[in-house]
Amino acid sequence: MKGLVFCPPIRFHSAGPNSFDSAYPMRLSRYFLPILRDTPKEAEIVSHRLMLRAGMIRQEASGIYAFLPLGFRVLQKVCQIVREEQDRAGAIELLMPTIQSAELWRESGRYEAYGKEMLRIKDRHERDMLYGPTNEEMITEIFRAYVRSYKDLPLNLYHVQWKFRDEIRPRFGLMRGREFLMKDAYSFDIDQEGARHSYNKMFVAYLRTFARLGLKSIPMVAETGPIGGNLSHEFIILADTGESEVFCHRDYLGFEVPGDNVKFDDAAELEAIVGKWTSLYAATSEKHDAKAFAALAADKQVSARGIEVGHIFYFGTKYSAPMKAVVAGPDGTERPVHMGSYGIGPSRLVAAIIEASHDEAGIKWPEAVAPFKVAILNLKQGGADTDPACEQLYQALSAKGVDVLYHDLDERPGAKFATADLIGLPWQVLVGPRGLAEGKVEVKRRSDGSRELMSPADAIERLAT
RNA sequence: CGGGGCAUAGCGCAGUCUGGUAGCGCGUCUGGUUUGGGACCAGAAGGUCGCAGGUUCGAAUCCUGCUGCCCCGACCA
Repeated sequence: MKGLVFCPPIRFHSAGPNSFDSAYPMRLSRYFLPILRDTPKEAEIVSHRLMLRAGMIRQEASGIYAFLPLGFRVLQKVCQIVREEQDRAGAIELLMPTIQSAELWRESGRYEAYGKEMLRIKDRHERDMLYGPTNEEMITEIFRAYVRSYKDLPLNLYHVQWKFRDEIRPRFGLMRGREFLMKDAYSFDIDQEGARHSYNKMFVAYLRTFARLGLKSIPMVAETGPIGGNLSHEFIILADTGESEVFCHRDYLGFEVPGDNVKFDDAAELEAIVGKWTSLYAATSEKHDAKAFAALAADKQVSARGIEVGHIFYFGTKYSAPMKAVVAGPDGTERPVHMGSYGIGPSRLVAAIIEASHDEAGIKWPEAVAPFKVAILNLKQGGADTDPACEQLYQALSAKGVDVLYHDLDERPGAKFATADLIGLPWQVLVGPRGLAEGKVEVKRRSDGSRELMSPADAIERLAT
């Protein structure tokens, strides 16, 4: 806010798994972190409350939010993980526009079908345009413009872009906004069998993505809604404050998530994984079968609340047929491609992660998405011993590539503790005169509140790994 | 879209019934004392009371219209 200390490295995704190793440290005195002490009255659910209080977001209109620096960092980290797992599964990133022409949607028949949820606008020439609620039509248009042969398949294209759905009633902050960020992927295959494999790739990628975000997700049989199709799963995470009622077999909670050695091109291997993850009962209230659920052993029945964080569909030729996205098969005859689409809402995920991980004092970020890994709290700003000790920690951790936020404001210790707990960085290093007198700092873990006294050198060692 | 509610300083609120030109707490700024769980003292800044009309000598307050936002329900990543 008061000028950049240095230019942080621009971080393109797809730079490989270590692309986040570059340090991006910050001193609070130079940062823009508008913490609120009181909860704005409009915020009802905990994630909304905490995001406003922690200075992560600001509402600009009903269901429309600006991401402030702290919130933006989390959003970027979520997107980064989403992208890495999409890339790993063989999807290819591109970027489509937010504004679309109504023409495309008339081709698929959805311009009329979509209803008032679609934000319709006119340009200066009175042409019908719309702010995209999804991109099946557009990706199909792109596909049909270039792809003619089965030899170019399978293909999975994805992008991460803002979407707009004019919800009847936006609520719960980012959880049900009208504008939201979405990763949507679209797969193209020559036949249903290929499409099934593509579907399974995304299924496994989703399991991995949510696990890396620190979430336990459970795939559940789902309604297909306006996207259409007949094969669909919602990925649900359990959280007390979740919007929907869900029912599942307890064993899902202990299932092992596929490792990063999964061979995505091995159809049989993926089919086995997906088979396992769909073998037990799991359904949202819309698809709930009370009898089937009751048949489970009592100690295996989990009835809980959940948040939908991802949704995958196979819908065959629903768009390719009317829009004439056809490819020639080995026999030379043309046929419409089989498609699927696969969505994840990163902006909703930010809220969902908070719903799943917080306490009375504030957020508890999983390390993978924390806006910073470490907070250094100088408990006596201006102290002859605390200032240099903090400075050294800050420099050393930065040099080792640790995202660190140095709380260097002239505030009382209590206020710093409250701020640190609120913004929920995984680690706090408490540097005060009391500890330094014995050559120690205190390392506190936010997730369980545990603390440990150690030398600054040990603290650096501990936090840099 | 139906039902309820709110709109006064950055945030949380009082004042509206009973009209007389705006107040409290937190935050912000200045100076000082403080410093291991949201410190204290002194001083200061900050508001066309959501907007537009109307009634009145006079409107945050009464009347009319509009807008925005929140909550409950049906829809959704």
